[in-house]
Amino acid sequence: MNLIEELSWRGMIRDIVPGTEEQLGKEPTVGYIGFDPTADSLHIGSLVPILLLKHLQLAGHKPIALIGGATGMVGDPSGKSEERSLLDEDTLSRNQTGIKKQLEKYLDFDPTIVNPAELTNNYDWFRQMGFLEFIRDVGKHMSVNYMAAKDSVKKRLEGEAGMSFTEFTYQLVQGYDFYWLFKNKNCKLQMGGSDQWGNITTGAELIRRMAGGEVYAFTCPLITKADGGKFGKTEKGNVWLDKSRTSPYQFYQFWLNASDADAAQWIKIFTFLDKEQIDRLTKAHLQNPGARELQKTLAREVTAFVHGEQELQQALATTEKLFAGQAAAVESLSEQDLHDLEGAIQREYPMDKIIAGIDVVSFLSEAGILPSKGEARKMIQAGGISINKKRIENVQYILDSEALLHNKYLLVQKGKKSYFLVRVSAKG
RNA sequence: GGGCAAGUAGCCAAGUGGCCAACGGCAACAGACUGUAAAUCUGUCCUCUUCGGAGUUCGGUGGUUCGAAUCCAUCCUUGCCCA
Repeated sequence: MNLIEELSWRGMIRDIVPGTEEQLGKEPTVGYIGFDPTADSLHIGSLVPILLLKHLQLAGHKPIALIGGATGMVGDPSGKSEERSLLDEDTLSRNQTGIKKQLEKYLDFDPTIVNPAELTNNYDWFRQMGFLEFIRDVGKHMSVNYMAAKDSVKKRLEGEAGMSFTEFTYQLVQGYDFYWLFKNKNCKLQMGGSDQWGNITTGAELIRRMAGGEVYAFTCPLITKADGGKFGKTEKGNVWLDKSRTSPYQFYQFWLNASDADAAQWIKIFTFLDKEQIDRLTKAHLQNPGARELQKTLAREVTAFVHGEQELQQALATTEKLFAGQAAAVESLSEQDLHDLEGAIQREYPMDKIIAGIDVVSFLSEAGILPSKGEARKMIQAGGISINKKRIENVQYILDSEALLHNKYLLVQKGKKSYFLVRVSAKG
């Protein structure tokens, strides 16, 4: 199976420039994807482009990850109804460093292999370029009519928000990236999310006009949820690849909680399991959906890819302790078990208050489990709080040292899935 | 610079002097049902609260009025048209 066939059955190809498959079959090709430095960590939305690069590399081609240091200063209008705020240079450079570190984990940069991955930053070639130079050498080649016909532009012109000149220019700036990489790195392929299609074709057009070169591209559909919700969000916000932001346990839980429809889709995209394995899993899942083999495999595979085998084992262990023994009493959790609840959200609470006895409402807000007493009260009334796996029925409930597990822990649940481990200690 | 229109809670969107913390929808959170699914139903959803209330909102500021999201002035932002 060649790269395009492989990506096709996985559902990772949406638009493709004719001739792309032939080009990839003809010679090892250099391909790139751009990453936005809008945050100092990548989130699971960026996992798809990373995987595209990974697949490219596995197929023997050379991947380039481009960090949009320059384009990040401008802001891509694609798929956005409003102009976004500009980031300052400090933030951008901090973000770039963070992203770079993460990408290095997933792609093979080893210079001794034939197709090592490479990292570039378009700020490097835009930094010294002046405005006049750009409009004369690049802008001259592209008609406004062509640019205005792009979806991203058209929508905004028709809509109410309008569009600044800066945003309008974006596609040219990104297009020039492609041109630069074509010229300097012999890069003939660009990939990206389907929202990038317009920008990508502008780049290809630019290369045709400025250099007479022929380049190729394909895009991946945007990842969605079957219920139409946003992909990659939980009640705690974005799911990040950085474990200090989203613990491996939370990361694992995110995938485990995928709905049946989503899991079937996602397992093809986010894992490297082959068609046969996935077909088998899907079939097994149909027969016994309650076992959630699909979700479990998906969660295991992705967590292992992103965080490594060791972190995965931790996440599995924590999951086991918190969920497997739904029926088992909390008392069955050993001190070590609680101590090792790696990914669960940890909180501290002073011992003397517990010894003196404290009402749950104050406790929940002071321990930072809920933002205020009012909210804590509402949540208890709604039946959403359990401590040590026993639901708190009464707002007046008083917590004292009786409740402590192993004399120092409290296991608080908000809802069914959010666990907090509170360490009670005699801190000063 | 001139003319017109618009700016309401995370988003969309009603409301055009008191009955407004502001209809409705989406999103979100919790409960029931389940499989730590989906769909459905129920509750919450500006902030704080001793659950009796208290405080701060309708682009900004200033005014009219017993009383303003609603009227007036002015400023800002955005769109459309003209120069």
